[in-house]
Amino acid sequence: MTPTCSIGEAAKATGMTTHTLRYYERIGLMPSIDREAAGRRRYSQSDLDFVGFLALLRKTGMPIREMVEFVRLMQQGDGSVADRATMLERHRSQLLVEMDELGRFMAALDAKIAFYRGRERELRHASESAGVEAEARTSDAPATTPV
Amino acid sequence: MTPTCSIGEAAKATGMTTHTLRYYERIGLMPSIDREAAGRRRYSQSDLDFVGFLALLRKTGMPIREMVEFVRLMQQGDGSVADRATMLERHRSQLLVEMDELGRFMAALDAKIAFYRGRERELRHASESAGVEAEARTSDAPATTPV
DNA sequence: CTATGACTTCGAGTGCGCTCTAAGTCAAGC
DNA sequence: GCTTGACTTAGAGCGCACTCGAAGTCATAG
Repeated sequence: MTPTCSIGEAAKATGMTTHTLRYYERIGLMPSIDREAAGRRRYSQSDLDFVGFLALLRKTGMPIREMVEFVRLMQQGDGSVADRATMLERHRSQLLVEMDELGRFMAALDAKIAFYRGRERELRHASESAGVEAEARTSDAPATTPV
Repeated sequence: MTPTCSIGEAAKATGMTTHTLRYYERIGLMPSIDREAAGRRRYSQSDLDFVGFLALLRKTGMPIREMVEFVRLMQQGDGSVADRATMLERHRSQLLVEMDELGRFMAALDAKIAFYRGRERELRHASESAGVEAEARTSDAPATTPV
């Protein structure tokens, strides 16, 4: 009664490739996908949801081996709930650090872009006001600050 | 007169390994490091600054091949300033998208953690109020919502 | 003078996360 | 019945960004 789908449909639904879905299964990230009589995989809705969860962990930078460990804990049942929550929280705090860093990198990048736009204006102005020779002249000094 | 340093000191100063500094040089990211008589590299302050800039690009997810392209543009001189600014701006906007995504992933992760902490409380409560048999009982139903 | 150790080059190796190939099975449409 | 095409497996291959090893050179300390 609960609708299931083939690996191809699951791939479309989750944005993964069939290769990746099989790969996740064989490394232990998706231990128990049902099979039809002929041996083909049938993905249930909760399987698809779980793929989504795995994608969330991956996109936030969790290494595959940690994800495997998490799934291993899941298979141990309720006794590991606290451990799993702890894992997620540790991951969360790492993610927070990375987002923080990215914020600072963004500021540095903005400064660099502003510098470049400034030089662009400078060069445009020089060539307009003094002609081609002036442009050639400005090619020296500022080029020594290429960083 | 301007102080320079060895590759080992440069590595310490920039947080890279000497291996990585040589690697960056041979793939074209640091085209012109001075050498002393015996052939050893001497890093100037602006070299170190430039390594910092490369680190910024890498940590914000720019692929090496794009960084190489950027450096190639630098070597073309002032004529490529606009192109370089454009590259940086494109990179900036990608970074913005990724930071945005991370924000949404963070929210999803928080929801998952809240769910886990809720289950933890649930389990603790069940075992405290009704004893071991109740704990065994709760091991079934919620375990079918493992995502 | 010798020994240490930081440096040099070139090329091979590593770890990660897929990604693809080859050879074969099976179900559904014509 | 035949073809098409999605599926199956095991295992190899790939792209990225380093990372390391081997063999040799050289400068400084003892």
